[in-house]
Amino acid sequence: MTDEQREPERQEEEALTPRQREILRLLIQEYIDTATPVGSHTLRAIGGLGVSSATIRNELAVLEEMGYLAQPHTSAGRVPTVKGYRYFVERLLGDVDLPLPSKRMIRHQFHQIRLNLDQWMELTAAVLAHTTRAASLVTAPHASNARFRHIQLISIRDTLCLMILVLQDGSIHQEMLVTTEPISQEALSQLSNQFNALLYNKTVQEIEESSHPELAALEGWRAEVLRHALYLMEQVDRRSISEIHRDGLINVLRQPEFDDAERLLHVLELLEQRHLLESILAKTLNANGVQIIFGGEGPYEDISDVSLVLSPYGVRGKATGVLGILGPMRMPYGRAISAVQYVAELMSGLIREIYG
Amino acid sequence: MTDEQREPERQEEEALTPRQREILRLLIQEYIDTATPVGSHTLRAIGGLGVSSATIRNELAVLEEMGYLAQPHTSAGRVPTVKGYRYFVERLLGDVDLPLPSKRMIRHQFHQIRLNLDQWMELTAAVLAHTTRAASLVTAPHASNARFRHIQLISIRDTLCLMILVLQDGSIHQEMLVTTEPISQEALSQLSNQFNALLYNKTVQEIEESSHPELAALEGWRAEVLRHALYLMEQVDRRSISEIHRDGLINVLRQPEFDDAERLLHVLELLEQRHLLESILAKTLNANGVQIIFGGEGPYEDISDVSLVLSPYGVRGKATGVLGILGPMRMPYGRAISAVQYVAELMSGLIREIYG
DNA sequence: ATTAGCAGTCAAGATTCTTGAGTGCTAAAT
DNA sequence: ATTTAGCACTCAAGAATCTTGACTGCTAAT
Repeated sequence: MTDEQREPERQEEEALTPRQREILRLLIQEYIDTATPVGSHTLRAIGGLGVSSATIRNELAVLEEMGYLAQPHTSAGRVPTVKGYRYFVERLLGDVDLPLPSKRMIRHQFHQIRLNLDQWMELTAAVLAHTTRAASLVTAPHASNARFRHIQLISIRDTLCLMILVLQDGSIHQEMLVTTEPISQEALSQLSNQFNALLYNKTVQEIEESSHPELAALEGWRAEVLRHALYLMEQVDRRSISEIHRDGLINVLRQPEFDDAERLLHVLELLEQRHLLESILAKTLNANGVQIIFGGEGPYEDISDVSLVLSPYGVRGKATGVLGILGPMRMPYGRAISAVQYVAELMSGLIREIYG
Repeated sequence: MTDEQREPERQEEEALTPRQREILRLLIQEYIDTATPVGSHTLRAIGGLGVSSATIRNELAVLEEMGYLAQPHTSAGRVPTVKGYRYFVERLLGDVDLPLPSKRMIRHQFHQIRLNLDQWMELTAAVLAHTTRAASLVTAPHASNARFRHIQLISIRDTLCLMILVLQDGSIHQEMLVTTEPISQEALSQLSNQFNALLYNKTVQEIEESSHPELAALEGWRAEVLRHALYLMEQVDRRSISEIHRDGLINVLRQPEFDDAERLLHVLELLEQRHLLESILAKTLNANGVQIIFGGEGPYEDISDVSLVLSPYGVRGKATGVLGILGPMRMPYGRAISAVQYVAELMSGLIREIYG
């Protein structure tokens, strides 16, 4: 879509030597652990690469030249750039899998809980936040095309009724309706039943196109109810992302890179703004597998210093959602990716069980 | 209840002279505006009290002696203590009323919106946060004794059904039920209807005591459904505070008193912990009118530097909730109190309209 | 009782010093 | 052609010191 993916063939850029890759790998790992710039000495002390610090220095200079590393200032060690992180994640990380005990613990928690969607979301957010020590984001499963499942009209007062609309993806929507004339509960129930019979499993479009005689014949408040229900369904269709559940914010904000109140607030603002977050999550919704978004580049300029590990979940076409984490760019990607992947699989399984 | 309210008659503590009260009032107002300790000079410059700074100094010393003021350090101006704030709010603030334009704006926003409980909560939170420039807290209206209104069982799959339970206070609760044998939608609908007829407007207790023959005769999955519904209602009864809606966190965290990442995180943690917040809000639920809670004293030791302005709303016995704000202790109390009061009245009106 | 005046205090900001981790470069060694 | 040891150089961060100015409390005069 964007031409970012395919820049004018910079393929020629010399590949890294095995030693350079190893140095890059060690450096990033160390930096992720310690949060301090890593120098040639430390690197020599850590690792199995049997060369002197001077050699490492030379290699570091090359890696910096190529844009994988940066120096905060002349007399400091090196720090990975976004390009460095990306290379690390894509080429150096290898296949990671969540440790078995963690998996077991997660599974266990999921089996404990009562079958309640909201509680699920919360649990998922909590589990993700806990296992990755980052902030988690989870959206509820959601069908791209709302299909009617059930409507219920409940009289609250003579001219006021509560409309409860259940869709195929299991989401429940409610709204109060005011009528000009008093309506009895019997009339409401009757209309509910009529709708339940006529609209079952239909999308907004299908309902509008079908122009069923019984529907066309509706008048007054009955027509009004139908209009409202359709309007609600349209609204649901429009929002590709439903409510976002979060957890573990503090995990991220405690990281040393945010010891400055300024930056801390910046991240916080980011998470409070639904807009930005929604648009990011929406992109992942149609992706395959785990996606990693690094802040600070291209379209994500304003979310510097953080990155997101996201994955879609659910059953394509039935009910899908996005879940993942947001953490400092200096993040244990291995664990993060495997955790997100695992939880996404689990959730997909549950969704399949229910809606499959 | 606690004996805090009635300490061993310290009434004898000399009352403040009018000048002292005026000085205290001016100082607190100035401090609220500027967030810097206020000295005798500034105080002289501001106010209509026609005395020299030296005199003011003497009075300040007295006020400090009595515990209304404190000095961050010897060569700084004075800052109000909690006792000072309390005196200010209770005795010096006078009757405050929200400016008419603000009232009109708020009313306007409330009339714009569609009749949807969740949206109401969000709007209320947003309005409060906006008019007070603090963080807002709003709980959904909630009856202290859950009364059954409507149940709906919807088949999801042969052995899985969705139970939707609507209570008299308008709250909707959902849960999935797994059955051992496959159940048809007809059977589910039939049971729903049966329950709707039998349980209407009853509390858990009433249902359990009535021991209606039709209910006692239920067996297998039907009994299971009833058990689940009652369990859900019990759970609702147990939680006196439903979900808490928040908004405007950033408003508070931007205040100069939180320019330190340490304190900032402390407040944030406070708001993330549901427990503490819930217990505080629950206390207000049964209070009359606006309550002000100052952090740092007695039971609120760990919430230093912030205070809350809270008010219950709703119809006693039918559906009640709590709304209010949390801000720095250095808060424009006049505006805050009047805004909370006004919004609480508005909400009560709406609730009355619906459930009255 | 109030006020002017003065000596004293102390946080906060500016300035300087010190330290040490880390670099780049060069020349010798492999 | 690499690699390595060694050395001079750099610079952020922390400690130490100085300066400033907004306060106070006290005393003596009004």
